[in-house]
Amino acid sequence: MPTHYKGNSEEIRALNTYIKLTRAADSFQSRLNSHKTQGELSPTQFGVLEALYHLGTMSQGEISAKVLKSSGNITLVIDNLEKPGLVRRMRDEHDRRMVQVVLTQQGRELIEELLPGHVQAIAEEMCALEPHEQEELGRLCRKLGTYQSS
Amino acid sequence: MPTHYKGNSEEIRALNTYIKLTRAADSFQSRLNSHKTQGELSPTQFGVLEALYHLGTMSQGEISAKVLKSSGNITLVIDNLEKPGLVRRMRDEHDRRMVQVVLTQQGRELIEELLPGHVQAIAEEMCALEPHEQEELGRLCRKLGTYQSS
DNA sequence: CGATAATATTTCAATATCAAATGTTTTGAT
DNA sequence: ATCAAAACATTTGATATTGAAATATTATCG
Repeated sequence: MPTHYKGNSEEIRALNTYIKLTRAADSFQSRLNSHKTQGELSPTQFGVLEALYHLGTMSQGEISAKVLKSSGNITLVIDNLEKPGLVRRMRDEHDRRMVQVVLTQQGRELIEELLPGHVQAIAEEMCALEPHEQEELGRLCRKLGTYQSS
Repeated sequence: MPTHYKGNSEEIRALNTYIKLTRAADSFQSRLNSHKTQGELSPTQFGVLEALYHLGTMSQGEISAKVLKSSGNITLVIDNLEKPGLVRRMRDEHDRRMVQVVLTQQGRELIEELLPGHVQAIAEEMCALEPHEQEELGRLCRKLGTYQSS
């Protein structure tokens, strides 16, 4: 389903690539969600818990940068993770502007319980591509994702 | 920034590809938004207007499928496009369950005004990749995006 | 013909999301 | 040392988003 836009060939190529990239990411995410491997957690909550699990205690600002969401959003997400006791807020001793967020034992157990199924679901959906295609897709995405224009 | 997950090599490859794909799509979208080429429109509103412009009048269900959002969401988005008179709802005569959404003259003029700058911004950000890389990324995304598992 | 199934939209509750404004705390320049 | 600027988190207000349940219409089939 290519674009109908009438522009020069460079624009048309870029637009078609953009559309396919967006649709691939969206549909992959939606297929992944249908596996129900994230328990009661929202995608962002899951991402935050996963980041804390793999990278250890972080400030909210670091979490924000890691999961690519606004700081205001992270405040709310941490609120909602704190309620059921999955994480705990701790004011930083050395720099009292910051709040360090630590994974509780409950949070750790939950993410350890969910992660294997989640990774397996990703692997299943990624079967659409051969191993070398996955590598190439990753390389191109990485190149595109880290580009700094202007 | 590879994963720290300890799984088999197939899982690790899939997970890394997934992370890169997601981050590329997210960061591309956020860079694109910073160009402010969508006027007052939210990304979804823009997408709906664009779809109506290129594909013509559609029912809400068709729009939902086209822009990959839930039907409940589309109801709200159409509400918000109808308020400033960019689209108009028309109950389908032959099947009164459906609502056809038509682009108004105002909506058409708005999207025609915004589209060139938007496409140009996409082309600029896509410069991170060589033409043949864009083609390859598009091919892989398409293959992944249309995959039916299970 | 009429009950039931299928389809389309809407409503609802909960969370997500951002940008802008606000309040603390820290840093850096003089 | 002081004070302006920067950095960080939170709040606020608006819209987006989803999934599930409710509603309305149409299609199917015994």
